[in-house]
Amino acid sequence: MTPLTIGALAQRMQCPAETIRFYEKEGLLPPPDRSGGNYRLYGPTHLERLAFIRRCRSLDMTLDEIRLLLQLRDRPAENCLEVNSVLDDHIRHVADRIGELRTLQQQLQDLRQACASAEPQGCGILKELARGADEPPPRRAARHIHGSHPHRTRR
Amino acid sequence: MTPLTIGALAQRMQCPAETIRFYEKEGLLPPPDRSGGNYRLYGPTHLERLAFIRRCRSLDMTLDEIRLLLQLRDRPAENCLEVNSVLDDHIRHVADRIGELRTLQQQLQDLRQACASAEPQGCGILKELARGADEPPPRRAARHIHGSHPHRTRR
DNA sequence: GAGCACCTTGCAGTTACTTTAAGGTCAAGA
DNA sequence: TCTTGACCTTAAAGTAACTGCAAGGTGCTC
Repeated sequence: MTPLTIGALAQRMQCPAETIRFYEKEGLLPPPDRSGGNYRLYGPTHLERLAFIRRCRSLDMTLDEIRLLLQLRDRPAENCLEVNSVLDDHIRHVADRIGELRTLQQQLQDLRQACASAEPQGCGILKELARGADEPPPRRAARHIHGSHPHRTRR
Repeated sequence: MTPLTIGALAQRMQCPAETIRFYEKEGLLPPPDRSGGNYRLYGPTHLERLAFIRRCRSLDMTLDEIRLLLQLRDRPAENCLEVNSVLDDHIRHVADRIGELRTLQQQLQDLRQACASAEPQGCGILKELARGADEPPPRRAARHIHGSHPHRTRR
């Protein structure tokens, strides 16, 4: 159980080192001890906390939700009811988003029907997309769950 | 068909004026004529183009995808095959994302079972989330479709 | 001419990171 | 011993698609 440098922890957790530093800056991970050469040195406590965070992130929780769970976890009197409420909220968000995406899927498939391949007088899809200049498309409801695309980074 | 100011167009399209300026800056809408007092003045061409963009956005396409469709639309030789390919890609992204969210939903519901309400020796959910410090959670596949939460703005 | 709604520009903030730049540390090889 | 290379450090900027704000100009009514 010799302490790990950030790279070793990163490799072990399959999590970029930059992300670990980022969590520290965000206050999700406490600042670890430093080596003589000012390297971060992590012990099992950090490892477990990082695992918790990554598990929550893999469940698509926001950092705010995770922060809240960590606070509840750090409190001596652990409050199950609050934990349950965070999780129930999140489950609802995911269910809502699935419903929205299913509606969207249907719309896209309908739209796809508008053009078989090479139409004689202009693409039916483009025509369909241009319709409704007078009736604007319905605004999607304000929600806690975002769209369909990830943050892309420059190649 | 008297030209519209940005506010009038915004109201008609149910789209914030700031967003219209943003689309112009992004090159999705061409710069409109200006009034004597330097106000933007929009005609039916702009209205229709904005409708196209908003329709695509309501289908959760990225601005890059929309940019591409607009280019195809602006070309005299409209290429249905390319349009179809953009749309097919997007449909795939949405289907993928739905699949992921369903898996996620199942995991969250399983997790929720771990704590009924007030557990005697510590919340079962927190314990479950802390598991797997040695086996890191599976990285979600790199994808074109992002997570569950929208960009939140300050209250 | 005062008030008010609307317009202008530019820039900072949002999420959860990722990338870059410019430099310091450490272990191994020549 | 020196140097090469992998690894570490920080701070700052970039990502998507906007939203919000500040400081000021315009246009219309009372």
